[in-house]
Amino acid sequence: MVRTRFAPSPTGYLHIGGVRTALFNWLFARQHGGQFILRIDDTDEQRNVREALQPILDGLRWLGIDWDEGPEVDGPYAPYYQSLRAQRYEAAVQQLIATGAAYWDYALAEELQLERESAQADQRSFRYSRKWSAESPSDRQRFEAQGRTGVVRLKMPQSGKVTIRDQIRGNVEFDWGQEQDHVVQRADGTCLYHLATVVDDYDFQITHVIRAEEHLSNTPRQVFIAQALGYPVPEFAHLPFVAEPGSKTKISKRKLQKYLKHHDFAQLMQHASTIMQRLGDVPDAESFNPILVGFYQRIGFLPQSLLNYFLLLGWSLDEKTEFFGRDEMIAQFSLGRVNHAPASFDPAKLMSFQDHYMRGLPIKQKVPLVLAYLQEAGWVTTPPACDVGPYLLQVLAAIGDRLRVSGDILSFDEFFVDDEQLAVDPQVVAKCLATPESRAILHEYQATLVDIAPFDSNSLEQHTKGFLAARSLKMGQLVHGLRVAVTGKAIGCGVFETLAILGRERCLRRIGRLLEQIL
RNA sequence: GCCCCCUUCGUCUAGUGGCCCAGGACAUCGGGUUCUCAGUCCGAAGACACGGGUUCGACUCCCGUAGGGGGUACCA
Repeated sequence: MVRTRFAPSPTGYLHIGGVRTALFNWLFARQHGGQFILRIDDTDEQRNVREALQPILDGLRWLGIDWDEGPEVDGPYAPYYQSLRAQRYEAAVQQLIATGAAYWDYALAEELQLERESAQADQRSFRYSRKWSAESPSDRQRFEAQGRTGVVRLKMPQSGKVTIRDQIRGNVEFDWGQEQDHVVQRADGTCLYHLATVVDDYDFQITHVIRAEEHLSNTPRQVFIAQALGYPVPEFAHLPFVAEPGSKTKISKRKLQKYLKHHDFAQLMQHASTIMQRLGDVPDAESFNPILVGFYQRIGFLPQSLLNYFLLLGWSLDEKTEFFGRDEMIAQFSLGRVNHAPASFDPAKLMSFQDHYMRGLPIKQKVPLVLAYLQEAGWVTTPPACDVGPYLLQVLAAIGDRLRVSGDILSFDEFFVDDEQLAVDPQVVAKCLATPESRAILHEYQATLVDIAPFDSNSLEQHTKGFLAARSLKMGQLVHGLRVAVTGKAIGCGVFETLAILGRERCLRRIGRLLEQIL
């Protein structure tokens, strides 16, 4: 039975590197009919775990990455929080000491520092001399009488080699002699990550440890701990990093400001800010950023777009397949085809997946997505009136591919605000209705709108063509002024569709109002 | 310093010795189409880090160099 896990720290954010790791673990488990476990690495107890965990759980759920065991679902090995498992770690430390795989150590920080510096000076790798290690209880008493406090260190082998079998990188060899006697238990009695992770992976029966490459160098000590404790060593797979845009450095949530200088990043951010402004929401600069999943959720990305993009960040099936639905991903994924080199995050490419999936989404399914934004903006009541559904269907049909994320609906205010409240761009008016002729054409055209029946896109187009032909005018001489009159903007949906949706009364009022203003 | 990992178009990648004067996608740039925009169609430009081997033949194998990244914590 395959069991994989994702072990986030409750930081309050789910960032894209983490999601990619979670996704690969999840895919691997699902593909093998196994289980995917969520474990919370909350050894840093300062923060409010519950609160900081919620965005992470929400993000994973939104993406459809479901877990079989972990927070909110529990499971046979609960609790799944490291902070609640201290006793298990303590027992493991005792076992390590009992079998001679670890020892109490009383070195002072400055004593260690001296050894480290002298190693540096000799250009050899540092290894602790074990000079202050306690062999017996009486040694411990002696050191403690000197006022020293003890930690527990691993008694690592000093020679020989260890081979880590990695499903992505093959065999990786390390010299035991290079390894440190790492601390596994602090002076205050708490345990360190390497010990905790090994114990947890064993207790939770994890078979495949799929994690980021940064842990590869740490694997020997974890193998040592597992073996010393008599645990089977799991399979490992170390994923390449998700790197910064335009760089190979591991992406970090601490450098948000720096990424905003990246062109495509800035553009996405701009797009998102526009939506947030229309919602009247001022997002927190720290948490509203394209490296965090919540960002995409907030502005109306489709989970499928993110999933597909992350899948291809370090993995590919072949030379041409790009689009994978959930089931296809699960069926096709393989650790063997994971890339070895870091993959840098490209917001523009992510956006192109979003375009693709949004374009493919049936209009009916877009209705509830955009409705949520319209209600939040206060343009549609909650609950919506019964004619809103059909109306939105019409509007969305007219908008077509112009809707890239659900929040973009807010840039089509012309369909939702009252005639008096419609914002009209004066620059566009100045440009499109600059000449008396252009105003005269619009005025004349307005009068003809009264007779058109039915007032639909087709009739409007036919009528307009006739109107223009009779006067030897071209389409361009009318439409731009017409569009700004009814929408307030220079760009938008097809003008006849727009007129039809708005209906005769609103069109006449808006055109009349604008002509009054500028004449 | 020491150890480990990595290196194909700007980006994600295909490529497991001849099918590759390197294929696809995104982005870019031209052009067609449309009432604007979005879209769509057609086209262009663009890469094997470098140096040595091995071989009839190397992007592919070996060695080295350079560059990038990670680890080396009483962080995770």
